[in-house]
Amino acid sequence: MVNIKAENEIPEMQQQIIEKLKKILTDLYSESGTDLNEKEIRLQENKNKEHGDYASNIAMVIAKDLSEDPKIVAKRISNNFPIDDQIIKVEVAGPGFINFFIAASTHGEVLNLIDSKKASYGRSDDSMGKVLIEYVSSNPTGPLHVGHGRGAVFGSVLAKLLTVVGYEVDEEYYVNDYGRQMNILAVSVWVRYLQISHKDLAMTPKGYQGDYVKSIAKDLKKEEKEKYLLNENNHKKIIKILSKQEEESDIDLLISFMREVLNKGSLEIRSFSLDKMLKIIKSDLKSFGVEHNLWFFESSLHKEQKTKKSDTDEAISLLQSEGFVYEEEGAMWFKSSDFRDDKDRVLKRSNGEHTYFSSDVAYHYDKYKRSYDRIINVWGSDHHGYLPRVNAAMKAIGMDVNKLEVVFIQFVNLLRNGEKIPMSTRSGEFITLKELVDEVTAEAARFFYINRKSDQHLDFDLSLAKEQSKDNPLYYVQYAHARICSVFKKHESVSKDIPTNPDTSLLTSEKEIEIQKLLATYPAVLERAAKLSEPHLICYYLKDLATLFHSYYNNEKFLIEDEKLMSARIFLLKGIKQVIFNGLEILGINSPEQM
RNA sequence: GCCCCGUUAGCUCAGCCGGAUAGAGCGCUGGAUUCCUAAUCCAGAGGCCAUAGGUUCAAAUCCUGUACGGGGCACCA
Repeated sequence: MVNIKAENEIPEMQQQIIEKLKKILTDLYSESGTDLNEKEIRLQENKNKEHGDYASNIAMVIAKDLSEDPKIVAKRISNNFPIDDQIIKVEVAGPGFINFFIAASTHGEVLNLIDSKKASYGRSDDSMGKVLIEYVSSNPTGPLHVGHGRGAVFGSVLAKLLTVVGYEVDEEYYVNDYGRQMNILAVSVWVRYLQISHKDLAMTPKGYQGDYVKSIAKDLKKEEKEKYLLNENNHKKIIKILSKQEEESDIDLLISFMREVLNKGSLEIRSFSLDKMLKIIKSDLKSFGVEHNLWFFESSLHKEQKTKKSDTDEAISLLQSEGFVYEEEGAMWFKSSDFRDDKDRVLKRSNGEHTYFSSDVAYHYDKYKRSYDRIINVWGSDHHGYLPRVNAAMKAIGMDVNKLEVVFIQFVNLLRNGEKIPMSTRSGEFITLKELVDEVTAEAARFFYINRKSDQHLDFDLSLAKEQSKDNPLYYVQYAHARICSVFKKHESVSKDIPTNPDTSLLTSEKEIEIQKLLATYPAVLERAAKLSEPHLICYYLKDLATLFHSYYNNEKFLIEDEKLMSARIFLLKGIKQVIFNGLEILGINSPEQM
């Protein structure tokens, strides 16, 4: 028996060849003492047409065990290989490849398949299970900037891709609404709010500087009027506090002051700010084509109920009961170094506050409890040092770490005219995602982002993307679609229907065969992209397909006298159009009918 | 110091589940439009796939070392 990968991504013709090879090998060599079980037969598609359509390397793989010349083994196998109407020639070449030549007329099967499956061509009927993709999850302390855009597109495209190959997908945004950063946002909003009535007030340099803070403050003023203004005495006090904001920690004085004079009011401002911020983020994401169906709040992990501890404390207890928690210098530590982390990590600080990490232990535990088959985190690559401790915690409480996959998204360098634009969230010097989308359109931005492997640095040249010129490969792909639509319009105008069942065996030119073969690999491309979490493969596939089409277009005329041939060609175009459409749909990009 | 990621054409990058001559776009040179959209196509020039070893019938692809570049190593989030 020979081990065969019975994956549905293998097209039927290849499957057939593999089956036949398998039988021949069993017939010839099962008595030879060679363990054929370990050998896997794989067919590669040949780049060079002179080598036929497919090739197998099996002879070279088993030759050593047989202590025979691979060429002789290959010859023996090929001599035994049955030739028929579809597989018209088998030959041995090079160091021992067995090349298979397929009848030109058989490539058209894929066109009928596409025509019958339409938008679902490439989709899998398999049920792959449930997957959670957590992505973006940017702190709600400012609008999304161009760096977040990359993770946003990646996550949303991966979500769509996994859906297409058969997963049930949840898309989640984890909202860090619990820590100190939220207080800094609240206090920044408050100061801006006070400034509206008191021009003499300075903004703290340690707060968030962006204009969005002013706009939230304005909304606060509009909705709550004078509610959070100060009396004269407190006004003097705050001026004093604001006058010395030098150390990073000085803003904490401001935060405690706010809490002191406003009491509940400070919480109200905080939740007001959070609310506004999330609205902004959601709307930015939406106009970028990104929509999460789940929003998970960090604060929910810290809610205590009468009968039960908070989820965070619960998670810590779990670690404790497994014996991986200890106290030192007043802090509570997790012994993550027992699980291949560099050092132990603090769960609860000596001041009694939980760390972000402790939330994350609880958060990930929660993800596991929701029983997903795959849990995917899309993180900025600056967090890669963070993974070992999360893994450690999950291992410590007995979770299956293999279920958790983390994809790291490398940084985006924003360039304008080749010059790097410096960015910093706190100082307010950043280009927001919204600004980017307004400049270059959501679609162009999406394609630009996803066109690159995620673990690679991306130089996003604004001036280039703005040009909307031929340099942008998106237009190249879309143009192919539009061109086909245009041909169809012309075709219809001489009152002809698009054929449904033409004779595809007429499509035997080099280009036509090449296109049909490429169309046939589309499902495999999706499957591979999904398996590796590499959606950029779809971009490259679509560019390849568009290239072939444009070349074909310039080479051959479609609307011709010979009606049979014309029908076949139109049918081929129909297949190309459908696959471009399907692929772009996964990327969240429109397929225009005209450009 | 430790840990990730990278190094492929002049530039920006694909390819990396090992396979036969290493690809694309841009740029450069030269061509194609009475004809379905020239946002297109065709041809040409351009490569010791960073480097040194190893594994293999076969290495850009897998393993190890080195150099160079980017990032990360908090009782921050």
